[in-house]
Amino acid sequence: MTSKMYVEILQKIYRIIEEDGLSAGDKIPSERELSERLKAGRSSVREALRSLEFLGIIETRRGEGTYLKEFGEHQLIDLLGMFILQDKKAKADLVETKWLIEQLCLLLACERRTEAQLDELKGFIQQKTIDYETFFKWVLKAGHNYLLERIWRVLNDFFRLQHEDVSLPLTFYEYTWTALKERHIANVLALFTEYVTKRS
Amino acid sequence: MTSKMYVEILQKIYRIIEEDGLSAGDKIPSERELSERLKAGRSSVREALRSLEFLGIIETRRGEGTYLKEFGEHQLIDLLGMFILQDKKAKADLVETKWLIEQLCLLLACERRTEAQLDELKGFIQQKTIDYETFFKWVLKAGHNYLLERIWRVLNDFFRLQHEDVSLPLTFYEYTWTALKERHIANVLALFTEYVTKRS
DNA sequence: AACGTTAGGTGGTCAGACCAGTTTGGTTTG
DNA sequence: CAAACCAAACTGGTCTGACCACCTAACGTT
Repeated sequence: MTSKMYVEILQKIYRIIEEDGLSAGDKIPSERELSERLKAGRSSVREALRSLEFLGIIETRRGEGTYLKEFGEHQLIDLLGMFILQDKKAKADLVETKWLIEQLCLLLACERRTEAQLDELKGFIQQKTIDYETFFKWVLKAGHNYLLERIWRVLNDFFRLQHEDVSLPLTFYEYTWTALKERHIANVLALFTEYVTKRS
Repeated sequence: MTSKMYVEILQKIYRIIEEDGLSAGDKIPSERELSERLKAGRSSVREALRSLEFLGIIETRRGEGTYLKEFGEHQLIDLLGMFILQDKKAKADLVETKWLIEQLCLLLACERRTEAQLDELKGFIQQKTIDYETFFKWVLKAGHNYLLERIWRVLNDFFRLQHEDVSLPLTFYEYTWTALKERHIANVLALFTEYVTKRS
């Protein structure tokens, strides 16, 4: 053995996934079976699986088995967040970055929102069930950029660890809704600056 | 034990690194010692270490020990790419997101660049050693947002897996330099759109 | 048919053993 | 004395076998 076993095992596991035609949600062979098929000790197999689990590529359920996860649920960004945000410098930048990303998402949403989505948002506002997170989840969906959505979620999770919940007056959502309807980007951003950025 | 041992071990290892004041290049305690200090089996410790190695946070050298690595050489990307490259939606999002983040960074750099930094950039341009990555590393530094810098690096690593190197005419850097000097945000973004976004 | 019970499978953890490298310090040798 | 040598004591890498906790499904009883 010159190279690392667990790296080879990773490749072999990948091949098995391909050959068996497994896709997201499917169950992959048990640790003991992989151990046999790959002619490796169970501990080596586990070391490989642990890396995959850590990255969110697989999910292990005690007593049940090991399953492939959707790309969408990759914790890639979360993990990076975990290790990146340990940095004190990074924490200081968290708020700013979150705002910047949020403005980016507002921009996308303003371009891409559909009439149906606007109606949905109006519903939230009229029922007064709207809050900052609900609003931005809508924005992210309307923006149609999944990667950006993931990044925002991480930032938001970390933000909540350090800050109180953001509470904005209903008028912010109403005005912004109008600006989104008119596709008036400048107004959308101005409202964000007025209600969010400046208030801190 | 309700939660996963190796996650706890990861946290404890991180604490040890902090308490012992270890930084990049330093040696961390041996697996057997960690096993004792953390009151866990060696295999559990190894599973945790494997995840860290997979992410490129540590480096293990047989016979020598385990060392802390700089964050940045993550072969994480290569291995992960193997599993992700198929997802076309993610691929599309990646390009867009990278551009968006880059525009964000340009915006920050335009606001915050110092005269000294401008001189440095001019040097790169005059020596013709400038390329897309060099340019954006400068932009990120000038933007003074560490978190955004990290996010961009990750996106860029993924991007390079799937695309050719971006090569832009020298004029782009020259014009952008001027716009940055004048703090003319609109021009900076217009140049980016003209030379980068539209070319694809 | 509905309800327990049980046996087998699965991941989670551990201890101990051995292999394969590196480092270290003491011994031998020139 | 210095250089070369070598063995012991590390280090990570791997395997085995043994438990535990948990889930599922099949089996039986009511």
